[in-house]
Parts: sequence; structure tokens; C-alpha cells
Amino acid sequence: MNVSKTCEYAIRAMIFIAQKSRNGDKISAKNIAAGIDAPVYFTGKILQALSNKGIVQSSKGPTGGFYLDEKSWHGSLADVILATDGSDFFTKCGLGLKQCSESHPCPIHDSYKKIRKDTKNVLENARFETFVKKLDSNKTFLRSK
Amino acid sequence: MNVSKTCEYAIRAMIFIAQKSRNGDKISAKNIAAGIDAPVYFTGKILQALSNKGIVQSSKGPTGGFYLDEKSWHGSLADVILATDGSDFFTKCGLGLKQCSESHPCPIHDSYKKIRKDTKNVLENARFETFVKKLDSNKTFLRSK
DNA sequence: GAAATAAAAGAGTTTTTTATCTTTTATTAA
DNA sequence: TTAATAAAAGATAAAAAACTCTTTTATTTC
Repeated sequence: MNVSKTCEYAIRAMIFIAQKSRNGDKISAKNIAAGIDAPVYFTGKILQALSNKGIVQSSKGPTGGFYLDEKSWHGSLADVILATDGSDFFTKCGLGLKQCSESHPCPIHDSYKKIRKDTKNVLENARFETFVKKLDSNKTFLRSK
Repeated sequence: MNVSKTCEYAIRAMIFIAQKSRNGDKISAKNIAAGIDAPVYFTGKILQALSNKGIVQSSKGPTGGFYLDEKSWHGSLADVILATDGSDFFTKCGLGLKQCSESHPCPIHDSYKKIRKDTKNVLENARFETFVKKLDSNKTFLRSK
């Protein structure tokens, strides 16, 4: 995907939270980090930022932690990428040109446009809810063996 | 594309060299950097590395510079990405898992596999020679206005 | 209301990437 | 054979990304 490492952790964390908080539980940063094999403090910071943007919900104190409300539950990977890496992922010129458009295109403008469109489509339809079933049945994984 | 900045410069430089050295000329790092609007010293370093890997050819001294031999002329963007960013671009798990395979897949393994395959296909068929004509006729550009 | 828990906030540190500068080596042409 | 040119090589420097630690604030349970 070539998103930032921050974004990789963010996506894994979000999918993990989706899976574990389905029943109303709230999950601590510590447990999330363990569940996705990511650095604890860093994961906390990332979730803090996502929380500020309303991608994930949180509550403090004992029994507190991170969880998804009804709206967030329907969120997609595209939302997470946008929140962590910004819109560049979806809009930036493939060759890094500041100005690259239909009227002033870089050499790979057209072919890249298609790839990006397909990618965007996949990511927007990859909602957190879609991942839970296969995770529960151990058909997919959020950390290495 | 979400390759490194180094790789963006590398690709733009390679396409520029392809265009300008077609007639046998050799192009200096300085002229290349100007032609693609990239930092001079950095561009030099990047080309040095590409030269070591045989992606581009070079010669020292007056009238020296960078150029493409017959084989390099047929090279592709995939070659440049591999040389600058390494094989991760083509093989790494989309969620950054160390172990991610058909038998131990991450949640987005399948959908990402397809995107990556399409991307790879485009990049392998994007040979330097394919860009020259449109550049010559100012239908595409390697730098902003 | 005190103790415990967990996120929020803020302030570092470390590592990687990007970028610059200087010195050396090779080549050319006058 | 000397002056000029350009890449190679090596050594830093600056900026960004990744990651850690400490303090504060909110919440819960006893």
C-alpha cells in the first residue's frame, strides 16, 4: 500500500478494535498494541489522533478504552488513511510534481490515474465490519505468527 | 505512487535522460536537475546509485554525463523503483506484517494483491522509450509550470 | 473520598530520509 | 601537459518520521 508506518498501525488497530469491541467492550491501548504487535506508546498516540478526528471513540478511567460507535463501525480504510497520511495518498502526482493535471500532466498521469481510482475504490469499500468474520474464524490475522 | 522522494526524482531523471540522450548526447547532473526541477546534489547522488546498478550509464570529464545504452533504453519504471526503494514496493504486506502469505494472510491480503498486480503490470510496461514522444511534443511534462 | 485505571497532552529521543558540501578520480581538449 | 569539466566517493547537516517517557485529567469502584 505504501502508506506510512503510522497508518499501517492505525489500520491494524482499527480492525482489531472493530473485532474486539463488537460486544460493547472497550479495549485499552495496551491490549490493542499487544493484539496487533505494535509499539505500545506509539499505538496510544496514533489512536489519540484518530480519536480527535472522530474515527474511533474513547473513554478514560477503569473500564475505559477505545471502541467504535455505530457510525465509526461503518468506517473504511480510506477514512483511516485520510486521517493519518492526509489527502496526498489519493491526490498526489505519482511523480511528485506540484502541478500535475489534465492540462499539464506528468508522463504517467493517465496510467497512474487508473491505478489510483481502483485503489481508492477498494479502500472505500473496505469497511471495518467486513473484516470481523474472517478474523473471528482465524482465516485472517493482524499479527505475525 | 507512494514511492520515496528519491524514487520520484529518479524516475523523472531517467525519463529526462531518455528524452535528451536519444541522439547520443550525454547530460550532466546539473542539467538533469534543472530539467526536472530537483535538487542538484541530491540528483547527482541518486544517479550515481542508479549508475552503479546499471540502470543508467555515465562517463566522466568534459562532454561526459549520463546517458542510456541500448539495454537501459528499454528499461522500465519498475526497474527504477526496484533499484531505489527495493523489492518491498512489490512484495511487502499492505498492513506491514512481517509474515503475510496465502496461508497466513492479513485482512486485506486478497484485495491488495490484485491492486499490486495491476500496478506492477503498469510499471513494468512503462518503458522509458514510451514517454519520449509526448514529452517532445509538449503533451506531458517533467516539471511544474 | 481515596486508590486505581486509562486516555490526553506534552516533551523528548532515535532513526531514517532528504539534502548539501568537499575532495578525489577520470577524461577531454587546447 | 595543463586547465577545465564532470562523475564518484565520502562526510556532514537538516528535516521528517518513528518511537518513548512523564505528567495531567477524567472516570470508576471500593
